[in-house]
Amino acid sequence: MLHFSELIKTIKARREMLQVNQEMLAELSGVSLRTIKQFESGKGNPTLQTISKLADALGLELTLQVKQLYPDK
Amino acid sequence: MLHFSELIKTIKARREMLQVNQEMLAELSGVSLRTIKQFESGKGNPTLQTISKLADALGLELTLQVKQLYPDK
DNA sequence: CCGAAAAGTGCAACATAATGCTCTATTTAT
DNA sequence: ATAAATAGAGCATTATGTTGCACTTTTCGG
Repeated sequence: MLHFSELIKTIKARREMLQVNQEMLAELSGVSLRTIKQFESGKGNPTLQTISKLADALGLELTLQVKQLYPDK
Repeated sequence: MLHFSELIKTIKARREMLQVNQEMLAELSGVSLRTIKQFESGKGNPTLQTISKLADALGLELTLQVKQLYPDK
């Protein structure tokens, strides 16, 4: 329904770039391993808190920006 | 616990800038009025889906960016 | 100041996110 | 090819997000 895949990809890519496995990320972020597995495998609808914890642990920042109306596609 | 206030402020400011009240936003976004009230009054921990719906309706985009380590504060 | 509109709150029902445990599948290194 | 490491899934439980309804509070125009 939504473009969660974008966020998921970003999180996963970032985690892999940092050579952190799901288990480590679970410890670093305080989010359970089960939840991370679910999230990264594209299931579920994480809460803002969960996403924020993951983002923080990975040095990522969640932001809201005004969408460009006519991007030079 | 987290910096939700930032996102909330952004959503609320955007809504007001567009001169849309909570009721209209509820209709536009498909998120219930009750949930919007809760969210904007700083309570709750919305799901990604809820945030996305609100963001979409307000022409905002949720993004994850690599955090600057030493911003020229 | 007063009334109407908009925003916030308490309560309860329902849906579902978060979690742990166990097991399976896939990936990776030797 | 195989073993070890990493990732994904099923199931059940607990916690909590979403919602509607009714009511209170705040904001704003006249």
